[in-house]
Amino acid sequence: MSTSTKSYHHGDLRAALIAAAVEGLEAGEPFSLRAVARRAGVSPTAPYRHFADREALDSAVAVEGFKDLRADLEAALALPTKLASPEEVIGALGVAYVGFALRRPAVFRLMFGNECDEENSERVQASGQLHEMLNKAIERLFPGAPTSGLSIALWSVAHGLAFLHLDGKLRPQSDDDVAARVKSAVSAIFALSDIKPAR
Amino acid sequence: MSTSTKSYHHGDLRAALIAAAVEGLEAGEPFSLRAVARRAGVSPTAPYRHFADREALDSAVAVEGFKDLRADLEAALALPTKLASPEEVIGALGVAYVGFALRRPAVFRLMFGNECDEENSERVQASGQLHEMLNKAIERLFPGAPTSGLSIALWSVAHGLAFLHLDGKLRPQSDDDVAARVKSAVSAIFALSDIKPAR
DNA sequence: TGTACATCAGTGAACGCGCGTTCACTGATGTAC
DNA sequence: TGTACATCAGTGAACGCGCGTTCACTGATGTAC
Repeated sequence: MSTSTKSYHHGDLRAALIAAAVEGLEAGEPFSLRAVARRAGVSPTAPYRHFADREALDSAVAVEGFKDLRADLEAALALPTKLASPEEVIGALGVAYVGFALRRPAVFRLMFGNECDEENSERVQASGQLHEMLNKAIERLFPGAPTSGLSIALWSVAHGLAFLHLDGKLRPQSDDDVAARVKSAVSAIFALSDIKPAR
Repeated sequence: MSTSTKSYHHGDLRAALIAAAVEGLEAGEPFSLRAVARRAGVSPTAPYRHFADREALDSAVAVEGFKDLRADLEAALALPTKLASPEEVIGALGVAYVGFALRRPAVFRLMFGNECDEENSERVQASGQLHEMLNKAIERLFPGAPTSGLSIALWSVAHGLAFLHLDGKLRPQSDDDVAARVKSAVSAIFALSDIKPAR
């Protein structure tokens, strides 16, 4: 993933550090400034030229992750174009969301499992953009209906499924099983108000 | 929280350590063997008399947390007794679940945000019992219906709401607002299949 | 086009920190006679 | 009831580790003349 010409002055060390951080996370290594620098082939203090401190690098990686996740979700939305029911669209979104989490667990954890440093506006903004994107998608599926509660609820389903799987609180599964599970959760929810309650 | 008589030999250091760990977590301190021992007023190596290693203490704390969470949920189930609709019952469960997470964030994170060590059977079992309890509750609410997908879906909603709030991915809220939000998410889901979809 | 110099990206040694864990130990407890 | 002794819970010094961050530095780059 060496993107730039290998001149002495690195070229784009900032980007290279973020890339190295992502690589490291995906390789299951613990996240630290020093480890990232090591992986980027650079001295432990070089990152300080580009990031104020460890937290700043951490945030930059999270922002990158949010960008990727949004791209995945946009792609899932783009696929079925016309003849998909809301349930199918939401199912596809959910599968994409959980898929991202399972494919890149450490990045996902870094993006979320983390008391958010409200200070870093870029990071807050990135998660805000994700939220907005979801809102828009739900609004498009249910025009005219009040959707703010709904979109939070559906985001939560996907988010909860992602973390429950990630943390092994649901039986471990093959990837296809997970997709099936997500779809089944979505359809259970869509069917909810048709079920006859007890008594 | 010193439970036992303060004889020299501690009496029940094991329990005291778990209690100290919970206290420390709730005070926002980072979790470490040494910190827990310090808080319990005991040498850094004393815990090794009762726990094989750091991981074992960690798991014991998680097990304790699962017990507490289950108790909270049982209490929420017990309250409305008869004349509550499924939506109300599920809303109450959700509020209890998210409330636990927000009241004791660090414990909640320790219980969940964590690749589960499959080895520790006590811990796996504790989360399994939680899952089962939720299954039973949903089955009772919707007898005869196929509920396995539904109970996962509803657990996910609560779990996702909990973490999204915990991680500041939804606007910060007063406690009451959170309860309202949980209820609104639940009712949005209950209303889902009544909404007319686009096109 | 060639030299002088300011800039600035990356270096490497060093710091102090808290951590998990080991080890040989000490001293209170409780049991056998 | 009293003594001898094994057990075992807690001690405290010590280890090696990786971490984040500082500091004075070096050497490549690019600009001014």
